[in-house]
Amino acid sequence: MGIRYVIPYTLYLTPYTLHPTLYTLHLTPSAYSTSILITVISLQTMHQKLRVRFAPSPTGGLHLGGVRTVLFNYLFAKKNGGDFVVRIEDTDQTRFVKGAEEYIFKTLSWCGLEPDESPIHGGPYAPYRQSERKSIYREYAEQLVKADKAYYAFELPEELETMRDMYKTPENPSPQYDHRIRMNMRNSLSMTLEETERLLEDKVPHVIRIKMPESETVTLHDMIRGDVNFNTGTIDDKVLLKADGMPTYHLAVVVDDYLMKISHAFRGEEWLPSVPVHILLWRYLFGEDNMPQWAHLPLILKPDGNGKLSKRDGDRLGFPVFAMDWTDPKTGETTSGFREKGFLPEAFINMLAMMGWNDGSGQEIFSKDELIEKFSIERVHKAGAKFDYEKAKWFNHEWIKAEEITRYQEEVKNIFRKRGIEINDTNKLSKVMQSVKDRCTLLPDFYDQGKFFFESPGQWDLDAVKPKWNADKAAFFVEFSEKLKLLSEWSAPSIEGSFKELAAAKNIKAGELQLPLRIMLVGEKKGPPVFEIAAILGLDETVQRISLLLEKI
RNA sequence: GCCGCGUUGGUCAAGGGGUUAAGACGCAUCCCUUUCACGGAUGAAUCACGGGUUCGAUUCCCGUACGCGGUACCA
Repeated sequence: MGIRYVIPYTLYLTPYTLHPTLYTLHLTPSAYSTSILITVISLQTMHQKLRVRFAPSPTGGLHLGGVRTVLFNYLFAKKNGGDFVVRIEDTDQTRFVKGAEEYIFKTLSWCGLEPDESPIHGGPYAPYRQSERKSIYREYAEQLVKADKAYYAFELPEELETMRDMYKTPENPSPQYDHRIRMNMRNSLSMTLEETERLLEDKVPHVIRIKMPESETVTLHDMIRGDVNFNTGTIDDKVLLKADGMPTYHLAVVVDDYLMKISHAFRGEEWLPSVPVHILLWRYLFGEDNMPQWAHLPLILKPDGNGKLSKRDGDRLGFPVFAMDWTDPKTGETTSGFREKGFLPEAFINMLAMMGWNDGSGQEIFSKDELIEKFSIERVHKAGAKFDYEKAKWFNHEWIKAEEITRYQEEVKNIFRKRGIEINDTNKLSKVMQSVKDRCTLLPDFYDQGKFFFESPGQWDLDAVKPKWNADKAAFFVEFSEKLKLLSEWSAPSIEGSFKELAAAKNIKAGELQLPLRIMLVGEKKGPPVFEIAAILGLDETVQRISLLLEKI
């Protein structure tokens, strides 16, 4: 009994974890044989380290979905004491974008998701750029040809176009290069051996395509989706090696995942349809038993309508989609990022983690360490999630409130500087930030909320004061200014005490005087408690602002 | 068209044969505060539809619809 339940579990997890005790908890006391089985598996595979990889292609900025994929890889690796490797999949040289790779690594740093191995971090499986590994792929492709699992194909791209036009029907709008038509094409399957060899010797451009079985069921055991079945007959003979000698993604992932000893492979759901190609490649080349455990992550969808979130949506709806600002080197066009918008990386990854994952407890605010501790791939959702910018901002607000201000004080200082206010008094900045942080959702809000502490308000909301203004009140403030100068201790409570005392003596409601004071100090109806503001402003500035408004009203 | 995945409030979602179907964001109202926030309270879902299975389905099975992804010498 126990065995039936525990075996699938061990297949998933035990080989890669060093905590066998976790699993013995699931055993019934009578399941002694099962316990032995687990021990055996653990011992056999304990030396295998869990390894995951993120494999971006350097074609532009990293968007939400990409960072989320990184995050889940990273969390899973760190939780299980594994390695997180970043491999650059730059096999399409026509799409190479200068600066994109550097941008990717900067983004990971900002997010605090530092790789253990990568082209810039180094590692035992270097090189980590596929363009630099070009020479190793061909032999695997050739090996497949020899085993009759792949073949040479000599069509030029234009000829493929012609083929598609030729076979196109209303029922089949996009004909594939597959088992049904491959014998009608120019390839080593349809031609004689001599013909093929001659073409090869003449260096006629060619690709190598996988020979998909006519009808075979391939099953993927996805960690998120469970078993997914495919019929190989519905899939085309994908190109494995391109005419320029570079592998396509299909060949490259499989070869590199094997060579780099990747144990778990997570990627976006858009890859699901090509899974059978990858499984077959594993079976033919390295054995399906050695294949990593797969998990296909749900997509991040655009907030309105449906479909995958794209950077266009951000431009259209007014929110960032990339992690950091990205300037396209060709067009010079800049796409805004979460960092520059004023997001804290803690909030950014927290928000991303909650898109598709939760721990079931209802908790939503997680630090990176907590995420590492609690993350599990089995609790990742199957369905895509629409991105909600309002919720994203809420996360940032929560993090601003929760974090020590020193954590982001430099950023805030820079924001002030960029807008023309140089702050030298760090102590004052700390006080200001402390008192306005509850009102700040994005980092630049500190400027809007705290500007008046550093320069006199340029204009005053006189309309808020005038209707109830009179000579008694004016006299009150004149006297109040004098009283302030005699205060032995300059603090919010003592200022407030003095204020209320005088109001009582003059028989004016203190409440009616507070709004005018606020307008004097702030200029408008906003900000922290007035006496706190006065305390931070200091005696001279407070008195000065009072008299300035007294003249204007 | 074909293949695959998905479908719980506007959004993120928990739950998973018997529940008043959690919680969060946003929204609305109220309380607190003679500012703006924070905080607190309250309100809003026939669990896509149709068939089964069952004493009982939001939960299991099968269809349908809808959405998405793929269908490239792109990843």
